[in-house]
Amino acid sequence: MAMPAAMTLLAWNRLVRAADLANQHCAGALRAVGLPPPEWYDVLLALERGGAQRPRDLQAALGIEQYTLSRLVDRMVKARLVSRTPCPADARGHLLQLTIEGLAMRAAMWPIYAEAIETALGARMDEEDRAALARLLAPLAEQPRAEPLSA
Amino acid sequence: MAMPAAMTLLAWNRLVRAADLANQHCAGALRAVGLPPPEWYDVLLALERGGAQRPRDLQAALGIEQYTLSRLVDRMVKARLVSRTPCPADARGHLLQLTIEGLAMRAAMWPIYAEAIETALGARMDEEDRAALARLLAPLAEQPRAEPLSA
DNA sequence: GCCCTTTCGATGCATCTGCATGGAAAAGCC
DNA sequence: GGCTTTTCCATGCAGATGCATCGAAAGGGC
Repeated sequence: MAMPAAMTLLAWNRLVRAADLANQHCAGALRAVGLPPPEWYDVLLALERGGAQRPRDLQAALGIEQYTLSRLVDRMVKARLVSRTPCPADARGHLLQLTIEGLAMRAAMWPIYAEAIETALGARMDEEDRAALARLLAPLAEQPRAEPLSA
Repeated sequence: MAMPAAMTLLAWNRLVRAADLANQHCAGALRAVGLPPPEWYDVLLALERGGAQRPRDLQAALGIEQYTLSRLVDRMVKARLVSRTPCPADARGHLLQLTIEGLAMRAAMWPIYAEAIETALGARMDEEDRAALARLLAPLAEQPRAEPLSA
């Protein structure tokens, strides 16, 4: 396998660093006003958009580990933002349902989160560059397909 | 503050996801062959390039939290990859020095790490796009300057 | 010199994460 | 039906992280 070109390494370093800085900025903004971290937002949004759903589906949608979601949901249930209700179709699982408080929390988080994203990303590049960035990152943001078998 | 444009959100989502996937890929590749995680590599490389240095300087160079580095170094010292020696100029601190094993470890990690980067990034976009990506990410990969005071 | 403030680095504690595993229900097979 | 395999989700345990704080040394003013 070829070693990475210099430009690949530069892009790599910047990618990791940019994402990390931006993430920290957002997490910090939410924390600073006493709101839960971004991953809670993702769950709340997914449940609001997709309706009540099973952990397995939510996990796939969010792209996180099974045990990560399991415990994340634990905390959110404890915080009354999400409820677990029995799943009629499969007694192993259950449905995750947004509570009223969860709905309100999503709404409360959005302005803060949005402003943080705008500060970290939107305000630092023009529309053309944002579009170019989104386009370039598209292939990297997908799950890698399985390696095609070589003959 | 303006809410983010749709393109900002798309770029944001892809940025976070792309960095996360790529990171996982690299960490997994190293772990799969029994090597330490990428952040160890960063420390080893910084010490190799910059020579023995103090935690404070290393921390700034790596852009991580003070306590994160403190404990990371703890583990690496325990693994004999790094040694702490008294600092002649400042008795509060000490110098972090790469050991022979640390040097060897950096060399051992590089092929694996490099191949992972190549797979995750280099092989998925052409040279032109890599350059464009690096350019677009440049402003995001810098520490945000302090907000200029408004009049 | 002395005192006060700042910087350096480590650490107690609570929380979070990753890995491996567990138990229970469902699906497939005969 | 009965049996094995697979899927679903939780959890014990060890390790990592974040936050606040601490002790020690350095720096600054006098």
